[in-house]
Amino acid sequence: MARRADGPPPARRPPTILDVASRAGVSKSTVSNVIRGVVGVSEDTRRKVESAVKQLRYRPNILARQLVQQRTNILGVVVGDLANPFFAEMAKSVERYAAARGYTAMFCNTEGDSASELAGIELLLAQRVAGIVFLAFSGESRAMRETLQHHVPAVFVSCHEDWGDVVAVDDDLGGRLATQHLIQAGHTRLAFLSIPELWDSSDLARYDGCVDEAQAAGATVTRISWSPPADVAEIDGAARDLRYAFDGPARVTGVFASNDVAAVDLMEFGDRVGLRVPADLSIVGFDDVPMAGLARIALTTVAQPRDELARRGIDTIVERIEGRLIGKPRTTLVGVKLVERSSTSAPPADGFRPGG
Amino acid sequence: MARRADGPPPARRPPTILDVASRAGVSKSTVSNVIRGVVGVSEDTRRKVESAVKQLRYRPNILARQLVQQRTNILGVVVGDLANPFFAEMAKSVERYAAARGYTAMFCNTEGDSASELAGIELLLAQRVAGIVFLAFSGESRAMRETLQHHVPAVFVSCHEDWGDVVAVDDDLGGRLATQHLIQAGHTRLAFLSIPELWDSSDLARYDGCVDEAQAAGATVTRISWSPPADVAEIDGAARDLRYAFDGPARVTGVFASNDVAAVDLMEFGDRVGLRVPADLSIVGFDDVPMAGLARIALTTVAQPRDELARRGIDTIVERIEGRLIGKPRTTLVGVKLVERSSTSAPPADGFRPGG
DNA sequence: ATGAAAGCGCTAACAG
DNA sequence: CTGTTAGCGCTTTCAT
Repeated sequence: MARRADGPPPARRPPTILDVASRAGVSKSTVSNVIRGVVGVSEDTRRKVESAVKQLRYRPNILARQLVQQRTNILGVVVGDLANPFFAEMAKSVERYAAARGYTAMFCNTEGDSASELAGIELLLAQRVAGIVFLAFSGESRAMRETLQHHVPAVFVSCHEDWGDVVAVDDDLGGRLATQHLIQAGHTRLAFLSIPELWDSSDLARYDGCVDEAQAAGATVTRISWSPPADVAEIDGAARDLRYAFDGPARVTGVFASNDVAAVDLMEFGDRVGLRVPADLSIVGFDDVPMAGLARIALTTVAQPRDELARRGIDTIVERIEGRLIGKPRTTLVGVKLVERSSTSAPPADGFRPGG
Repeated sequence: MARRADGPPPARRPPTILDVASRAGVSKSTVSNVIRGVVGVSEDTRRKVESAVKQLRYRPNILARQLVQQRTNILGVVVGDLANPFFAEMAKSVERYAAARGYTAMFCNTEGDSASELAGIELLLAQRVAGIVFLAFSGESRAMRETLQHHVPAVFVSCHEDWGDVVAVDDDLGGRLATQHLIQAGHTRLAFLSIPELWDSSDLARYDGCVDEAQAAGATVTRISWSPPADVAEIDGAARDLRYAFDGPARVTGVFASNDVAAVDLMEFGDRVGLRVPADLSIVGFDDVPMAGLARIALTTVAQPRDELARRGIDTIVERIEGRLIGKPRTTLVGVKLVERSSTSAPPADGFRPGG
């Protein structure tokens, strides 16, 4: 069927600003002004342009805009492990808040591997992201730090680095809360469990808080580094069967896991080897992922306000990008609280044999 | 007039191809040729250029390249819900395979809401993505379909649309497998459970498979649509307390949930209201998310080969983008299999009261 | 084998 | 208030 002679062009290629300009009978700058909403365009021309835009179904070419402005509206987001519910939830929130501020999130999953972290950041930088949100940072590369510092603003959410803005919980306090809970329940032989792939500065702070609190109460803290679902782990620096930590008269009866995934994995380990939780072993996690609230898991854990972290993180980096925040890195701390469920109780009576 | 006609680079802003050219004493075309690895550059000049690149730490400006080439190397990925472990795992795999093919993934979380799905796709299109991978698609907008069809290739992974390439499992078969399992265990009053926010064409196929199989065996299928953790649900079209379905002489004893998240939520519901799984109620899920394998969950489910889906999905769209695959949409089906765990058993004896 | 030149579509001074 | 003009940094013919 024939079209009207003066109808929209057959639209082989998308219309450019020039098409709109000639259609509206103005110059392309005027079209640009209308599109960007700058003040000082007569109501009359504005209408003409808008009508032309509509008729041609014109949409500005972001690529061209980005090239001339020398920056994108893309935010790079470095995620430790998307399969970890904590990161998945954070990623969701971050994307939502970024969108609300007019930015698009581009994720980059590092799997805790600092080589792919580096590669991912290179990619982000190559895409000319306006800023980078670290949801996890191994912090291994000094060269990267220098590169980043000169290129784009960075915000560390739920992790810590001294050369960028930080939005996080008080991890040390979280560690203390978890430890206090275990101690108050009567435990004296504790362990701190972490997963090497996810280890970062936050874990360290949680560990420190745990140790401080334990020492103040005369309790011991065994350090366990474990990659589930392996049978072996590094226990106080030595590779051993993980069961070793929970066996014998000096066995640990209370574990503070530096994140819920580790905690749930340990629970699973207990289920498999016949360690009852909490009868034989009390476990406290960190993060409060949705799964922790399931009746069958019922993990006592330290809750991070994920949504608030994401919102403040985005607020911070957007302010930094748009120049409203200048000067030294800013640290924003948000609250943590202990959520008591059923993975913790008093330790078994002395001499009691696990699984008995 | 050239911006920096000659002299050393002012070093404030990143070096351009012109800086490299003058440093190496060649033209910018030559630099471009070296960078893109085109054949027919003398070994000598190549070395000179490469050395200049290294000295200046030059890195091509992707934005400029994209502008002239009229396309990016960004792949848009539409995700139903990142907080759903199935999508999180898929997102991870998709990102990895995309990176392996030289593409960067840009995710867009829809929360099952077709308005934000539309908004997300607009954003993706505005970023001039080279293609879109749908990990979920509500498929509500006809206008969108037309827009997309003319703009970028699309591949539907683990979901179905007839106007783009599809890489998915045989959902109908999956539904049959789950249903057969329940029937063989002795169940005759079944239910199909889905979550309205996640409902899509895959769910429909799973439902059809379930109904077909049930009818062949003379079993009934109650249809339940539930938004956890609500107390009410839509049961065979009527809003009722969810417990209603599992109560009385005609109660359902076996549920096929169209995804594991729904299955686990139902399990949780059962735990809260005193319905024992599998004694009172057998549950089969779909997806086989990592959580399903936990001893405390032990969900019998239909496993999707996530990694294979992701790999083939990326393969397909990359071939489409790069012009090696042309013509009508292609459908690739990959296998499913039932994973038996402990959420299913024979139904309770007739007259047996749930929770008794 | 290399260089010159013409844009890609847009923004941002600066004139008028 | 609107138009003119000069690029953003790169790829890509087309000459040489």
